[in-house]
Amino acid sequence: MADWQPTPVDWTSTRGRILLAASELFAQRGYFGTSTRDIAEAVAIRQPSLFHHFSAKHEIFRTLIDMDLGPSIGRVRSRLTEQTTWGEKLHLTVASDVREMLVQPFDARGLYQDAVLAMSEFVQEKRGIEIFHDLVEELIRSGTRDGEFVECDAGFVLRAANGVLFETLREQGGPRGRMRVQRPLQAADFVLRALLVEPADLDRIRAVTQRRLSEAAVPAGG
Amino acid sequence: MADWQPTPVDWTSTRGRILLAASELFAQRGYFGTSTRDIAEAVAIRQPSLFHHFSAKHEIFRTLIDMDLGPSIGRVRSRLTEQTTWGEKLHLTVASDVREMLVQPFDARGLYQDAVLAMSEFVQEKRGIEIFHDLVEELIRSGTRDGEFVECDAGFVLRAANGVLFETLREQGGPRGRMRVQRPLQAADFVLRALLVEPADLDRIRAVTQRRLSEAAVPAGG
DNA sequence: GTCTATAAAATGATAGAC
DNA sequence: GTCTATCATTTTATAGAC
Repeated sequence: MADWQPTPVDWTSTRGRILLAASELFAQRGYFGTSTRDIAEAVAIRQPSLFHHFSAKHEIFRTLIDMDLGPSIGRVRSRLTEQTTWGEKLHLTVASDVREMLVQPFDARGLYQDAVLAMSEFVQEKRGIEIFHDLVEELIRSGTRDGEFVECDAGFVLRAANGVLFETLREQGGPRGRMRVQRPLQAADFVLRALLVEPADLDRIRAVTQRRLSEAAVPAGG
Repeated sequence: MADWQPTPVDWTSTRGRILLAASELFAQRGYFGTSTRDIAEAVAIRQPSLFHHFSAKHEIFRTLIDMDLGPSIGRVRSRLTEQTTWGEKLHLTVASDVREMLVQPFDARGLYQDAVLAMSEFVQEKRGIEIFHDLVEELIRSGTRDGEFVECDAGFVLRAANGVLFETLREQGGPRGRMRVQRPLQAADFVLRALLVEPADLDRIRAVTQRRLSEAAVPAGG
């Protein structure tokens, strides 16, 4: 995990429909608040039939997290290799993370809950989140070192940026909500304004992000 | 609800110890992930004895939310009546919210989960949260109107600020974590830097907040 | 105010027919 | 690949003794 591209899912297959329905239920009622019967009902199969596609309830959850986290890590990694300013990297990272979460077919809002990730089944996923955090923290620290970002506690800023990202998603109501197209840029603007030594640079940075975002899908591999 | 000061709790009584233990378990494992047996065990009584103190599991949760939310609403209301700049009001609001959550004896991290609040038992609490949001949104909108804050979507900024607040608390590990004293100011700085038209004002604003925070408990009633 | 005993329902998962 | 039937466990909550 932590990097590889998950095998694409056929969202019309039973397996795909289970993932889709489960992600929505997890987002609405949480992992513990969603029973395997609820999921089965949403897919219109019987509860035991679920276990033909996933060996356990937690395997559904794991699959969803990995599908969301893998590409995210890939995107930051990709940003770190580019010849751009730190401000551009961070702005594009935040904006494309928000956008991906809004355009992907499943709902990722219920996935990053400490209470759930605390279970032993998810050590691997916790490690993946840690990797993602380390990469973004490195990005922030570099920006500060080179005088682009204000002096700050990178660990704290990482958390703050994460909070902005998730609340943005929460407010949107997930992929089902009518996507407000400006949200990815607004979220990135908020974080960058809080960090930039030269707030005047923001307009230029936003223009760069806007262009890159419109280049189809912002390929993760470069 | 929505405003009144909850009756003070004796944290050494059985009822108080139930609230304390439950808040920690809710924070660690979530509402649905915590059973009444878990709570009883932490308090060293038998599970049915809980129901002598609270008529249902959700009443424990309700009590905790109300204890946290009521004072929060009181504080913002109080800020709105003061003769200070909008920047000062917002900075102090964020900082004292973070600080209160870090110094109060119970752990509020597990309380504001959409998945839990979606239950019909908590309509009243959802309403309280709405009131709090409306007040903060009004504060932000006023700051923008008077040219102190940048042009923005107040609803979005409210969410972003909220995200910063909760991630700060999450990172701290709740009241049990060794409080990093600078966190309340860091969180408020982050939000204000993202909003201020004149970032240079931040130092002065921070000084004001610092003074008010050190005036004992920042009385909510004035 | 706490206990034991227990009800009543829901949960994740398995066995085996079709 | 889906079904019925069912198990073992855990859940919230109640009854009633002390």
